[in-house]
Amino acid sequence: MGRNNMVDAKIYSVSQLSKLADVSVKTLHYYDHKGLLVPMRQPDNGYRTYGQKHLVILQQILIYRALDFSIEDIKNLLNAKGQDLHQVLSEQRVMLVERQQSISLMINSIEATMNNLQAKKNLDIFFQDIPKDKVERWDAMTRSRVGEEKVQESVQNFAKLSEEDAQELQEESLEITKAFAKTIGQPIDSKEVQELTDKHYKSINHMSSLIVEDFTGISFDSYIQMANSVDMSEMNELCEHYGEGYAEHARAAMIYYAERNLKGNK
Amino acid sequence: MGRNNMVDAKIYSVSQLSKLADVSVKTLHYYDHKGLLVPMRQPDNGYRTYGQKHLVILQQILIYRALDFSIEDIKNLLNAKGQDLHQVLSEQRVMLVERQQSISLMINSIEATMNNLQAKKNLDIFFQDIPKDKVERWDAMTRSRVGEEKVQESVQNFAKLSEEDAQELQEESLEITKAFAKTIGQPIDSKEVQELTDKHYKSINHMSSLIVEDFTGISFDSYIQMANSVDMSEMNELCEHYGEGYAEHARAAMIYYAERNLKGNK
DNA sequence: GTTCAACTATGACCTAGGGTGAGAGTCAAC
DNA sequence: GTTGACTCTCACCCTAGGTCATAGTTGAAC
Repeated sequence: MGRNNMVDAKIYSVSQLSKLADVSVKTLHYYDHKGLLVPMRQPDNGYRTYGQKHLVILQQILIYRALDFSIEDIKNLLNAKGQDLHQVLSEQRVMLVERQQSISLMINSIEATMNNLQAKKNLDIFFQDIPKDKVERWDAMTRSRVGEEKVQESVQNFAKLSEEDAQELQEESLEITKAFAKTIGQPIDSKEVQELTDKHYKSINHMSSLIVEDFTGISFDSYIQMANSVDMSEMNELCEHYGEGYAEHARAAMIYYAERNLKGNK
Repeated sequence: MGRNNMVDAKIYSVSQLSKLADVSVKTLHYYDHKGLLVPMRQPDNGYRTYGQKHLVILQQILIYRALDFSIEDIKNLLNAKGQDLHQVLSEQRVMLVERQQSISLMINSIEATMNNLQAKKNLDIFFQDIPKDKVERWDAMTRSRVGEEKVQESVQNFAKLSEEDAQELQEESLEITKAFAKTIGQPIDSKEVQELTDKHYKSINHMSSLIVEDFTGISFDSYIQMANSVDMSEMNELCEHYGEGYAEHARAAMIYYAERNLKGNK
């Protein structure tokens, strides 16, 4: 072992104080350098020597440092008394409250970003079998037609889906869509078309129930609206990917279905 | 005026981009230096040249910077995709939440310190005409007798007083105390003594009403307890400052008063 | 052509709170 | 006398840039 321990005398060397207060030696040097905690010196070798008084000041410094005061501020605080101290603390409090608010904003912003990311992933899963350029055109057109706010709302909802759910829904939907594409040309009141439309209706309900809490079912009006939007310009292009005339066929089948089965819903 | 404006070409000089994105020129130099946003260079003079692509990246950088990411982290983020990005954002969110919690602790700590400060000021006002050494002895003894927790509780209450209130209360109390000191030796059931005791009771009620919300009045039991504590060792010494035998005289007068006027209170 | 204002570049040094390492001196124990 | 623990000072490194100095370039006005 090294040095004398100086058991009784309440005098500390740099390393002793360092261990006692859990501060690095370099930090003590630094505080000395900055005039924040200037120790005595041994005349013979120039070693730093701290007394009980220094320990108390150091504790104070550490408290202020934990409160995020700068070295310069701490120096003033240690000299300040009464009125002054109250003033400084009050200002510091205001600063901290402001920081807290700005961090709140950051957290909100990060959460929004994460939501967007998740929604984008889910959308990618949804449209995985449609060429990217078509999806991008559809995306741009939709954004400009319904406005960013509405899009953001949908995005937030879409982000609620887990990737597994998204995958499952996509498969379900793709299956129905492909089967439906084969019925293009058949009369919309045929048993096969209406059965597929029923599957489609139930599939959309399933998806909605995963997104909206306390979902009770898609109403007549909503389904009619969806039917019409299928044949609108940007959606139309996506649908036609599965077959010529898909959009119009689907619109007609959906409206027929709604008139027969959803009248009076909600 | 300075340079060519290059109206059509979507190419920016350092200062143009600087103004456009509200970033200092030096920051752009720095981002170049750090490899975060490396512009093209004009071959003839070595001037930095930014394109539309750089502007987009810069916006990204600024968003991340606002979210308190470090330059190194931002560099990784700009390269990261999907899973990675989600991971990093999530970690950053955790960091921010932790920071927020630690700031909460700091704010609590500052508020406690400010309270202590205010309480100390009020106590100084209260005991302004009593020698400091006596007050200090009383303080130390009380702390060791009733324990730090109880003392802290009282301190928190005391801090609720404004300095003006404290000053007013001190004057009121001092007046009564001095008048009361003159009655030492008189019978405790004399009219003068009991009138002063009544004033004292009302004064204490006044003070309590300033500290405790919905204060309804000091009960018989409380007042008896106060009377007895006046004659206890550490309080005794403070009282004797105003005259020999003060404590015992006050105790007796208070108990007599309570028996006569406060029986059945609360 | 000259001069001026505006712009550009690089480099050096500064911040707070130290970290890390070099090189040298000091102390006590074996 | 060697070892290990400790000390000192000096000097360079980090972040995210800010500030200042010096010098080169450009375009416009005179």
